[in-house]
Amino acid sequence: MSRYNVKETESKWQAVWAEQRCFEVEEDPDKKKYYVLEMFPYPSGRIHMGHVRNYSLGDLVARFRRAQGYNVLHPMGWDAFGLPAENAAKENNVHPAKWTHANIATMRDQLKSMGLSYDWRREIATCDPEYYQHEQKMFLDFLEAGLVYRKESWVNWDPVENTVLANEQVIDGRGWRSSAEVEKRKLAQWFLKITAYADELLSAIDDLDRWPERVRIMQHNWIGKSEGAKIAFKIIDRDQPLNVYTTRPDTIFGASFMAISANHPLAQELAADNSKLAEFIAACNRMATSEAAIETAEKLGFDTGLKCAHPVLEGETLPIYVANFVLMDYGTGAIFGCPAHDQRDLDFARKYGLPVTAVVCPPDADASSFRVGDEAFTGDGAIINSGFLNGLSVPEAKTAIIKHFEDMGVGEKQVNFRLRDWGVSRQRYWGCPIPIVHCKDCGIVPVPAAELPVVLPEDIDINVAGNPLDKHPTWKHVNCPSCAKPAQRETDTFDTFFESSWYFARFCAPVKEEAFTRSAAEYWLPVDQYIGGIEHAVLHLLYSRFFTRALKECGYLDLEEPFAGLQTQGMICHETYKDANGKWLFPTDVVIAENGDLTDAKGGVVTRGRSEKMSKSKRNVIDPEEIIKTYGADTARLFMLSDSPPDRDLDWTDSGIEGAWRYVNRLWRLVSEPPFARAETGTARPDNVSASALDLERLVHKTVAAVTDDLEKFHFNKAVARIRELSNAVEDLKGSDDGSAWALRFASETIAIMIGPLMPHLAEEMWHALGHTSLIADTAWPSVNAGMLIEDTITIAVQVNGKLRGTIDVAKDADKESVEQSALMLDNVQSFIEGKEVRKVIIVPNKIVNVVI
RNA sequence: GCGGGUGUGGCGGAAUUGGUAGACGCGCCGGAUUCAAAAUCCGGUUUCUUCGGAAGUGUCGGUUCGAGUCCGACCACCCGCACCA
Repeated sequence: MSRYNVKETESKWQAVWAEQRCFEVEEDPDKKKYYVLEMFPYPSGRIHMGHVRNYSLGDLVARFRRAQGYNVLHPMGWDAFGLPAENAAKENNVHPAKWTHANIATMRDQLKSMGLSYDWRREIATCDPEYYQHEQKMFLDFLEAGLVYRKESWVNWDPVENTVLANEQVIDGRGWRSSAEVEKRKLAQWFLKITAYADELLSAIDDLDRWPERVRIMQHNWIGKSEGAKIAFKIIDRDQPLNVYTTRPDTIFGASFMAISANHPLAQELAADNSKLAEFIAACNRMATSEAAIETAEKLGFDTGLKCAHPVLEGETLPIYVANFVLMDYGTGAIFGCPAHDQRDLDFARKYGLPVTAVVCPPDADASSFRVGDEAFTGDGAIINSGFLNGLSVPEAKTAIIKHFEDMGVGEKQVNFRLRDWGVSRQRYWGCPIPIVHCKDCGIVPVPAAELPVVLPEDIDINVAGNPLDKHPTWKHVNCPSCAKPAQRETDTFDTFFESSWYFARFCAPVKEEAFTRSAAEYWLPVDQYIGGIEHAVLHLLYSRFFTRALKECGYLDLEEPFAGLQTQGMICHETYKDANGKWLFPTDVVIAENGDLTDAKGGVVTRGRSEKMSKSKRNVIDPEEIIKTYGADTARLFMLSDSPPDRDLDWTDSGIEGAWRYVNRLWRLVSEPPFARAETGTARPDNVSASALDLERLVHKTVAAVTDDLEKFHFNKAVARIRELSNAVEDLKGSDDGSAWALRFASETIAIMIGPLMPHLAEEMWHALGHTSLIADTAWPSVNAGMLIEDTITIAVQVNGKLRGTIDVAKDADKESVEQSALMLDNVQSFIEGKEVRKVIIVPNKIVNVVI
């Protein structure tokens, strides 16, 4: 038996594709374009199964669309800046650049062994100055367009390492390396005005109809639009008013206190000569770092002694508290508290003995007796206890009171967003330098475009505390571009989301002189199909959407949305094991006894955990390279595509990969093994074909129609099932030489073409074995003869009272009388209706008969 | 707490507008081949059954000739956000 020789075959076809430059593309106005993009990887060292799944999905789409005649752009590159390189540098004493480039080399080879249809000429690495110089220019353009500003902002500061920590590096309020308690520090940082596009980014979500609903909702919530009012409260004996934001101005008559954030300027000011308040503020800031604390946190407040005048109740005053539940980041950092209609305000009021006055009466309650207990009433109802608002509904009262505030000149309608501006400064070495010079005399001076790129210095000491760029002996010392006096470079680098916010455009034309050629970008963009992990559902996708708009504003592009279609993929999971001490074990170290008992090598008790996302720490990782070496890329790809729909989690199993491998060999035997009564290459369809051959021919057309539809809809698991059905039918027929030779060839060739996007190497090998000298990669997707899809006879179900009692074969579109007759004649139907009256017979043409008794 | 998703055999999963539930695969069982094993091939595989059938898509109820699919009320698990005023 000829076993499929994976290694030789796969590398052979990879070489052919490369040599014939099958996947190198150019803009071609005469062809319909299709841009397929998988989220580019961070070069962490080696590819993992998540990559294999991602790129198998993308390659399938790319090859399928190519076969359909599209001009397909399918590029690959590296998201190469980032913290892991710096960590590796510290641990292994290797320069981040060297580490990154070595990883890229390894991973590129691994990807190439998968036989992916990339145009490798377009490969980019974001750590290359040829790449990042363009984003430095973009930043300067954004600055000029007013989309960039600088302001003081809080960062996580590790006092032991003397460095800024990313949020992910803060674990339970402590630095992940030093375990030191993290402090909040204020640093001047650069921000991109994403909030300027908040409304547009929100409303445009409606048009992203090829995005998963889930992602759209997440983006929607992240932007978090709310409508309310801004109201200025007069502070007694002070000139400056206290501005609050509220979505419930209708409850103003129920206000009983004011609360401001611990970081509110007023609180800071008062703390200057009130040590108890300062202490309280410090306690609030400590608590904010721990998420668990927030969940259970008690409402705490500190009475400042100041009071506000009630804006509509003459003579009433409202005490001002500093409260731990008011966020400086949202609204104005100050609120008025209406305890009856907000749960937090109610908790707070009960704790500090503040009045609780209901001003909205629930529809089913009595206005004179309604009182709020432990639960605030947040629904709609009639306004009460509110002077001129009484009797109005909540929405009516909102409109009325806002009008009133406007007339008084103390308030107005306001829209608020949860979305914050994007802070892009990172106090890191391994990132793109921010092209700014700080001059004592001139202030902030952009680096002139002619002097770009600002290149990272190579000779750094990665082990210094703090930012190595800042500690570099010479790099930051330059002359001011404006006045030529000694000045200093900005030593912060960009957030790495900066690079991934425009790489899709760079792929369209990665030329030296500019970020991308405008005509090329406008030909290829938007990306028709973007594929990647759900973990990027918010930030990366939102930043890219913003960036594209910002690029438009600066004249780079005429485009708003970068990704027309999006697919998110599920995680790769694998079984987990723990020993008696709760330590994770490698599955290979677990011994399974015949009775199913699990032990480790030393006979200790082992428990099987649930299937979890593959991760090094859980010791349940399978290395794709091993799998590809043993079974080949096609087998791995088939396994990834077979059973689970792409957006669901996929369980890795040994038997699953074995099953895929079996099918690869089965397909190979289909074309390689005699006896096979198959017609010669190029044989025309004979006029007379046998009945079984005609059935097979019909099945081929049916399968092509179904598979095409499945592939277009991302139902890859169903497409695989269809192809398997067809190949099973071919196997059933292949021994019988009854004039089906042509149909067998037709079916085999069609299978070879259809598996092209799924198992490209095997497809070429089959095609070749079938006597072709051309490539599947250049072969058009099969077309469907619609006439072949119409069946002459149809099997329809016969029910009695809705229960299946048999089936009948009738001619397509047979008249109702004859269908009813043959249905009623069924023995099994007869036995059920015998002696009973047939009340009704329901006939749905070509589908079902239901006899009602 | 708010928002979203998912519940179908031992497992992954299929089932056009309501119209033959369990496609395809994994696993398992039986058989063939083999000195033996691997590989391969053939057959079976929702459950119960008095072998006539009966029950069955998380639970309870409803609409319908007919419900996995539609409606109402719940339950469980998963994901996202979370003191957002």
